[in-house]
Amino acid sequence: MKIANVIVDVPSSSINQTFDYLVPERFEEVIEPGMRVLVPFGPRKIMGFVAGISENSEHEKLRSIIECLDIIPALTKELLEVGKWLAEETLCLYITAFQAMLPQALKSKYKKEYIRVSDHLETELERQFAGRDILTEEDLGEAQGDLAALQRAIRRGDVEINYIVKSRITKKQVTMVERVAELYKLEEAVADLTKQAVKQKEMLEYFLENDVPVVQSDLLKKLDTTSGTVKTLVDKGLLRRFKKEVLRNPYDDEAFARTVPHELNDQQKKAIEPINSAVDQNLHDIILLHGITGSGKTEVYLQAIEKVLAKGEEAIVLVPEISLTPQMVNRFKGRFGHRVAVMHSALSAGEKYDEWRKIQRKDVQVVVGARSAVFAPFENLGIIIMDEEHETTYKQEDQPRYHARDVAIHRANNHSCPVVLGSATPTLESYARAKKGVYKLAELTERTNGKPLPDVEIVDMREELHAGNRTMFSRKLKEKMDERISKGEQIVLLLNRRGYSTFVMCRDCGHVKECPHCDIALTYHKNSHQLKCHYCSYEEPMPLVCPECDSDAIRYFGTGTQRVEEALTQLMPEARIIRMDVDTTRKKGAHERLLNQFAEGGADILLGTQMIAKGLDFENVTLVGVLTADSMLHLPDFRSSERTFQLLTQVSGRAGRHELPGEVIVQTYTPDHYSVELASVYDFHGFFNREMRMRKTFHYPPYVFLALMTVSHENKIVAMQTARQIVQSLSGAGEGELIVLGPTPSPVPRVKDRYRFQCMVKYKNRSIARGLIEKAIREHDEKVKKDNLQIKIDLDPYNMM
DNA sequence: AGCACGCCGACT
DNA sequence: GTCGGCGTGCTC
Repeated sequence: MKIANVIVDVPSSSINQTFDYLVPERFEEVIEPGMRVLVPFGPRKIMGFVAGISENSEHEKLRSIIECLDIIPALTKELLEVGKWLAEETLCLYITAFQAMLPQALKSKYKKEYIRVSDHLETELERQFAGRDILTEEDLGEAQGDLAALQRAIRRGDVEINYIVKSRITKKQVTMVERVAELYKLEEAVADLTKQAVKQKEMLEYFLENDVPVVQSDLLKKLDTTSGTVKTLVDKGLLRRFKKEVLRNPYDDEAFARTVPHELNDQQKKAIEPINSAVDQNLHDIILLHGITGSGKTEVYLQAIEKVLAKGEEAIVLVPEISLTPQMVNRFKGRFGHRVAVMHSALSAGEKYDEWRKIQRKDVQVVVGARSAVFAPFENLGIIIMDEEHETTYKQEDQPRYHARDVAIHRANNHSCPVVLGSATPTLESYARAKKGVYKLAELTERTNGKPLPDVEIVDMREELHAGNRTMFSRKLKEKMDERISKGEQIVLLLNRRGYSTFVMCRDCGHVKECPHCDIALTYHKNSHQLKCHYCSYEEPMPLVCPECDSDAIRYFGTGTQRVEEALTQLMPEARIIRMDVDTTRKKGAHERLLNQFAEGGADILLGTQMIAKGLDFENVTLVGVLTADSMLHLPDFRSSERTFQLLTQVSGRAGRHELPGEVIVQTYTPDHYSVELASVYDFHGFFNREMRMRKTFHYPPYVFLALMTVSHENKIVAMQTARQIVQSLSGAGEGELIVLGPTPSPVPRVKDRYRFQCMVKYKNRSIARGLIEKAIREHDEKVKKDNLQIKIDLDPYNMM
C-alpha cells in the first residue's frame, strides 16, 4: 500500500509537518509528489500537497486521500524542493511557501453546508431549512441566534456538516459555430432563401467557402450581423453552436511587429561572452551586467535567450512590476512572439492562471514577469535574467519574505544554468560580490546611440528660499520648463514622494490627525475627501474644524502629486500636465493609457512618483526635473543613500535618449550629500567606494547580514518584555556569532491596536544565525499560540518599518 | 486554523 | 437540572 506524505493547507506552526495518508488503489498509478490532493483532516476536508510517497508510516490508523486535484502535479519535483528550501530559508511555513509558488487561482476555497438527516427538527431550525434539505452558510445569513439550535441538532445527529473544497479556477469559454448539415443542404438553403435574407445567405456562403468551426464573435464581426442570424440557421438545422475552452491571451500576439537581433557593438559582444560560455557549458555562473541606461542591456538579454532557446531550454526574465510596461513586453513579444508568457499583477487571476498553464504545458519557453515569475514551472531552465537587479520590489514584504534574487540563484543552481543580474546601479551587495569574484562582472559603459548622458544640474533649494522663492519650483527649473514648452518638447517631473505624506494639521494649535488604532498620521485623499490610515485602512471624513481647538484653520500638508499639479497649473497655466501616481493609475490599463497619451504628445509635462523613473523611453523628452531629491535621505534606513543614488541615476537616464540632447535639474536641500553629488556626475564607482566605507564603519550589509525581528501584542508591556527576553537569549547564544540591537519601539509603534517592538540582529553566518533565531522564538511558541502574541522575522529586510 | 470536548457559572 | 460561555488539545 502506498502512503502519501502530505503538507496540509493549515497555516499554523503546530501543523507545519507532513501528515500520512493511504493512497486508494484508484490513485496508486496517478499519484506523484507535487500534486494537490483532498484529504480528511479532523472533521474537515482540506487541500494538501503531496510532499513525498513512502511505503510505510509510523502512524497506525491512517485515513485515505479523498481526491487527486491535479492531473499534472502543480509543483514540479524541483519546485517542491525549492518550496522546502524557501520555507527553511525564510522561516515560514511549508504550506505558505508552496502556496506562494502557484497562481492565486489554484488556492482552495472552503465552504460548509448543513444537511438534514432527520424529519424532526426543532421548529426554529425547521423554519431555517424552510423545506430544503441543504442549508448553505449564506442561507444561514445573519441569523446567528439559531447557530445554537443548529449545533444541538448536529450533536444529536439530526443534521450533518458537509465540507466543500472549491477551486478558484474559472475556465474561459467561447462560443463556436460550425456546419452540421451536408454541404449540398447549405447550397439548397441559399437558393431557397428570400431576397430579404441577405445576412443568412452571406453566412451560409461563408461556411461553403470556409468549412471549419469559427469563433462566433469573430464570425459576427466579419459578416457585420448579430447572433440572431446564427440562431435562425441553427434552428434550421444547418449550423451548430458549441462551447470551447480557451486560454485567455491578454496580449494579441499578432499585434507585435517582429524584430530581429541587432548587431551587438564591441562592448555588448564582450559582455555577452561570459553569459554565452556559461550557457554553452551549463555552468551555474552569476553574471552581474553593470550597464548604464541606454547601453543596450535588453539586447544582450534577448540574444542570450535566443541561444538558450536554440539549445531547447527555457528562460525566465524578471523585471520590476513598474517597468513591466508595454514597451518592455513589446521587445520580448516582438522577438519571441507566441513563445513568451507574461506575468504581472495587472492580469486577472484567470489570466494569470492561463499564462501559468502555458508554461506548465510547455506552450511557451520564455516568461517575462515580476517577482513571482521566478517560480515559473519550467523543467529545463537554461537561464534566469533579473533586470534592474537593485529594485526593492524583488523582495516580498509578506510571508514568505523572499528575495527573488535568492530564489533565482537557488533555482539556477538546481538547473546548473547561469543567472544574469542587470542594472545601471547594482546593489552594493551584488557589486561587492562581483568585485570579490563570487559573481562575474560584465560592464557596458557606452550608450548604443553614442550620445552622452544628459547634463545634470543641482539646484540648492535653500538658496531659492533665501531669494524669496517659496514655491517648489526653482527659478532655474521654471525657466527651463518654459523654454521646452515653447519649443514643443516634453518634460518629465519626478516627485520623490517617499518620506512624505499628506497629513492633516491644525495651523493654530499644531494638532495632527492620527489613526485611532495606529501611531501614524492619517493621510488625506483629495478625491474622496477622506482621511485614511495606510496601515489598517481606517477611514474618516476630513474634519471641518480642529477636533482639539475648534479652529477652522485645519489644512493638509505635504507634497502629494496632486498638490504639485495644482501649483504647477498656477505657475504655468498653459502647460498640459499628465499626473501619474497610485490614484490615477489604479484602474486597469490606466498606466498604459496615460503613457501612450504622453508619448503621442498629449501633454507637455509628465508628473509622477517613482513609477515614472523606470524604463520609460520617450523621444521628445529633453528635460527631467527632480523636485525633491533628498526626501528619503533622512529616513531611518541604512540604504537611504543608496536608494537616492539609484533613483537619481535612473531618472536622469530618461532624458535625451534619442536625437535631441537631454538635461536634468535636481532640486535638493542637501546639494553636497555624496549620493546627490555623485549621481549628478554618474559616478557609480565613486559612490560604491564611498558607501562601502560607510557600511563597513557602521556594520551594515554587505559586511554583515541582517535580520529584523518584530514582536507585537495588544499589551505594550507584554510586547516589550517578550522582545527583551528574545534579545537576551539571542545575545547569550552562539559565541559572538550575533550582534543584537534593541529592542526599540518600531518606527510605527502601534498598528491595528497592537504595540510593536523590534530588534535588529547582525551576523556573518547565515545558517548558524537562522538556527539561533529559530531557537529563540521557539521559546515563545506558547505565548504565540495562546496569548495572541506575534513574532515576525524578516531575514535580509529591505523595509525597516 | 477550526473544530470538538469539557468544565464552569447562570437561568428556565 | 440544562444552556451556553470559553479554555484546551488535536488533526495522519
